[in-house]
Amino acid sequence: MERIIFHIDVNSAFLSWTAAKRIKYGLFPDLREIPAVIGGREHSRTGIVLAKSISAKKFGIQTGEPLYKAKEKCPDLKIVHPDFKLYNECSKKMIDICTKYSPFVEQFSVDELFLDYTNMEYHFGSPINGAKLISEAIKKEMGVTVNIGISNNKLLAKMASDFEKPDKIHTLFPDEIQSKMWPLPVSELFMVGRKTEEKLKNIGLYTIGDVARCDRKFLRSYLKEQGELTWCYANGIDISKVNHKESEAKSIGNGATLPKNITTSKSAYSVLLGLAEKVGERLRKKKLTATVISVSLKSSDFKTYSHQKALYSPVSSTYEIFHYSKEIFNEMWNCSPIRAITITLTEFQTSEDMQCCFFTNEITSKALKTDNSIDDLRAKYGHNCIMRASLINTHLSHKITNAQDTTLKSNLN
DNA sequence: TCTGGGGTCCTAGGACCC
DNA sequence: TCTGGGGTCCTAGGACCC
Repeated sequence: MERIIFHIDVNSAFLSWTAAKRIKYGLFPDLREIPAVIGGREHSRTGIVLAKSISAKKFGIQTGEPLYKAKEKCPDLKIVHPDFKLYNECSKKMIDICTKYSPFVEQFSVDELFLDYTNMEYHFGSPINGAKLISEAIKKEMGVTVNIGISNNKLLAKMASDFEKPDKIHTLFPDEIQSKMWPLPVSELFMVGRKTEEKLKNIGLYTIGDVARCDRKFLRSYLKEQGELTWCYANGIDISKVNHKESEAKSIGNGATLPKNITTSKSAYSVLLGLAEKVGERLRKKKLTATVISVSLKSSDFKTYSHQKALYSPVSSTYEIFHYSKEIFNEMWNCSPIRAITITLTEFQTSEDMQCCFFTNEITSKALKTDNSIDDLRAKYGHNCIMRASLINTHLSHKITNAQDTTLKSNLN
C-alpha cells in the first residue's frame, strides 16, 4: 500500500520565530514585513546572515553572506541576534502539535520534520485537508507559517515543500515528477551540492530530468555511491522510512571561529580549554563518555585539517578532554595561523559503563566531581556564574561561552 | 572585514592479521 | 627471501545537509 508522507518546513524559521516572540512582547513592526535578518555579531568576521525576510531577499541578500555585505545592499537593514534556546523550544512545540495528527513524526532538523499520514485520512480527511489542519494549527499556536510537501516518500515530500513559498501546500506524487520536478536545475535536487552539480554539468546534465533519463550504471561508475543516490532521487525513488524514534547522537562537537587568527600554542590552549568545557558539559548532560577525540583546525586560507585519537579508556571530564585535545593539537599543528578550532567527541558509551571501568583513577574521578559541580551551578545560575581563572580577560572566554548565550533583552532590542 | 556552527555519511589508503 | 589475497579496523579528508 502506498504511504502518504508530509514534509513540514517553517518559512524563514529563525526570523519567523523571533518575529513571533517580539510580537508577543508588543514589539513592532513585524520583522517579516521589513528588510530584516537574523545574524551574529555584525562587526566581527563571524557575522553572517542566518535567515532573512522576504523584503530583505528583494535587496539581493542571501543566507550565509557576511552581515557587512548585506548592510551594503540595504543600509536600513534590521539585524537581530539569534536565540538558539528559543529555536529549540519552538522546534519541540512544533513536533508536539504535529504529533496530534500522526504518531509517526521524525525531526529532520530544528525547523523541518517528516510526518507519516498513512491511514490518518479516517480522522482528518484527505492529505490536503490534513495538511491544511496542521498548517492552521501551527499558525494559530505559534504565529508562524509553514510549507508542507505531500507525496508517497520522504524525498518527494521534501522536494515538494521547497516549491513556492511561504505558507503553501504542494503535492509531488509520482505522476507529477515529470512536470513538476524534472524541469528544475540539477542543483535543486536534494543531496546535489556544489561539487556534484559541477561534475554533472561536465557531462552535460543540467536538469533533474537529464539525470533521471541518464543511464544508472554509467552514473554509478562516474560518481560511485553518490551517483546511484542522485539517479534514484532524480527518479523519485526513496525507500527510507519515517523514523519516529529518537536516534542517539553519534558525535558531539564544539568549535569557534576566532576574533583574530591564532599564532601561538598558548592562545590555542586557551581556546581548547574553553571548547573542552563546552563539549564536556554537553557530553555529561547526556550521561555519556567518549573514546575518540578529534581536533580540527581551519587555517587562514580556509583549509581544514583534522587529527583524531582513539583512547584506551573512555573520557568525560573537561580535564581529560582538554589534555588529549592539547596532545592532538601539538601533534598536528604546523605553526600556520589558525582561523577556527573544533573539538569533536565520538564513539560513546554510557557513563554507567565507565563507572565500573578498571582504569578510572583518582585524578579522573576528582576531575569529574569538580565538573559535575560546575555543571550544576551553571544549570542553576547561567553559564557565566563561574569561569576558569585562566580564561578571564582572554576575550576568548567571552567568544566561547557567550556564542549561543544570548539574553532575552538583546534579542528584543 | 569574504566565507558560522553543528551534524551525518562515504571513500581511500595503510596497518595488521590469517 | 619473496610472494598472494581477503578481511577488518583505523585515520584523514571531503561531500552534503540545515
